[in-house]
Amino acid sequence: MSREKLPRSTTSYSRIYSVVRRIPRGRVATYGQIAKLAGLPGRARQVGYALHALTSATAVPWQRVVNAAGAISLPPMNGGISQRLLLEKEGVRFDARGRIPLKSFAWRARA
DNA sequence: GCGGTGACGGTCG
DNA sequence: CCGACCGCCACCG
Repeated sequence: MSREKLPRSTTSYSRIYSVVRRIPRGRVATYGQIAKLAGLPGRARQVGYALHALTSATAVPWQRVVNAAGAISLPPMNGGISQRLLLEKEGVRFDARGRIPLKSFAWRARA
């Protein structure tokens, strides 16, 4: 069979999107968590890149991905506000410091 | 082809 | 708990 000489980047992006699509409504996951589940441990940044490449109309619930502190990494003026509104509409709450209590809203994926 | 950049995260003080 | 640093690596000029 032909050796899959596909661009690794494209493959990684697909895997990342697949994992993000699994996040249930009303729950959030961290970049690191997504990276790990996508088979890219320690490469949280790449998850950020993959999601940034998305930006427009897609079936990927990108708003459900936040950083390890439970905060939105996206700059407020550049989508951060939208992300928060989308999450609040799903029932996700933010504390006074603008952070999501991961204790309550973190998605606990099953390997 | 090289170097700076960045939707991150673990560690340290 | 918080800020500063460093490691990570694909993307872009």
